[in-house]
Amino acid sequence: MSAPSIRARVRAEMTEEIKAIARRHLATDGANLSLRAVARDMGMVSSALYRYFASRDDLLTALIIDAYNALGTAVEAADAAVKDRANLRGRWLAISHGVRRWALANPAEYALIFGSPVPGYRAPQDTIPAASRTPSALVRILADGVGTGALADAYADELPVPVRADLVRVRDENFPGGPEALLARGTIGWIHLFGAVSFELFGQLNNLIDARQEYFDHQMSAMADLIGL
Amino acid sequence: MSAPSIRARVRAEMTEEIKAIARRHLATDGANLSLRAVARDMGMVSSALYRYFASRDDLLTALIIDAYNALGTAVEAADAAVKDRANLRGRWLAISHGVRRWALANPAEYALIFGSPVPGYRAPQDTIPAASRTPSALVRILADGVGTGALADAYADELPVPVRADLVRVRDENFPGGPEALLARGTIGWIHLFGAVSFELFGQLNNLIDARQEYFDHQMSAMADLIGL
DNA sequence: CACTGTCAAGAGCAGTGCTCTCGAATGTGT
DNA sequence: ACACATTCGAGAGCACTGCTCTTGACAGTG
Repeated sequence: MSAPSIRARVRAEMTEEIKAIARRHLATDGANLSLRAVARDMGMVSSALYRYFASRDDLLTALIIDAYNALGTAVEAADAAVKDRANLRGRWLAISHGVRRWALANPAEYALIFGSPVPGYRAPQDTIPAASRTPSALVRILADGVGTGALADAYADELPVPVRADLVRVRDENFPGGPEALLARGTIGWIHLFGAVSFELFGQLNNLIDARQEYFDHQMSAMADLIGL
Repeated sequence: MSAPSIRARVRAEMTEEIKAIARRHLATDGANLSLRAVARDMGMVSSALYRYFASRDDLLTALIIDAYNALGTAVEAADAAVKDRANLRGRWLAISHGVRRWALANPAEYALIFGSPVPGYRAPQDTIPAASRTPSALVRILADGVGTGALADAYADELPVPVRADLVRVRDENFPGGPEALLARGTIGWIHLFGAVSFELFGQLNNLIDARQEYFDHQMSAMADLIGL
């Protein structure tokens, strides 16, 4: 058991190689991934793929989890690169640009997780931990700001009762002791971040904005102001 | 020519019926629309459909244009329903909720135009006029505010040079005489509007926010504050 | 009446996801 | 070391897809 049996190892390698090839196909052909084409590139027959993934959806799920994790890693690295941990605004901008940079470098994988959901596909619960890495990084900024008292101005917003109820629940799970009003501002920034990246990536900015990076930075600065960073 | 020849009329009716059935399939099966299934529902054979649409992409393009127009109509109706034309904030909220309402009622069509782009598909220029109806309605709010001087506070923002250049171009085409800084705030609201709707519709709010409408209204109010409405 | 353009149907091609069966290779327990 | 069990890849096959091409029937016009 210590050596996970040669078979298990070669199986893991095969699984990784299938995902790698599938990712390549994803980048060129978009979301309509062809199992047969992947199998062809692997030099085997399509039915053999089913030894590794029970269905095409299973392969997609694996790719989705990998994508969430890759994004999460990029985000955490961008955050960690800001030396002055008290520079909350700098960390927010670093994470924002980190998300955008990853999305531009991996547009197909971004579309996979933030684009329109695949029709029959139902995302399993397995994706949740990987998916929550990015929001967690953002919450950490807020939490640090609460710790130092730097964000105290944002505590007093009035919130509609049902919104407050939702945020209290979210707060208790992810941000114990944090003020809901601050969390409300944070989620607005969070949504705008991905809204802006999606808008750019999905072509909604075509023929409108050319200075993409500067425009993005401008938006994220406005969100930083709104949050109070 | 006055009577467009019975043939042309029945052809137009057929085209509309095909689109209607395709829309129905879109709602249940998502974006991977099957020509054969549509043909089956029409009681004819798949090849016959090619008399009306040169390809599946052509059918999708027609549906996309229809969707943009349907959204545009909904938005314009929502705006027009606000009697007090000087109530800019009310018009902004009316349009926002109009977009969300239309999206929730027609999720597949919304995904078609604002979701991840279909891989091989390249949107033709024909979609542009229909697509710009919603942004135009938003710009009209700003223009009305400029006319009455109600938005003068938002004129003085500093903008990065390339962003200002882009916005000057957009301004000259759609908003003659409007201040770029105001346009900058408006686009932020515009992007956030669709970012919020996409987030909700594409399932990113699952297990997080239950009070969807109140939460949406809260966001749009925050954007109204940001724009200065 | 004849001609021309339009239409639906059918066969067929290359591709898809997926299932099942069948040898062969590999691992494990005795 | 032998026998059993498991795993694997290949192949055939099913039902489906978008799309093309040909064929025969029909309608509108000169």
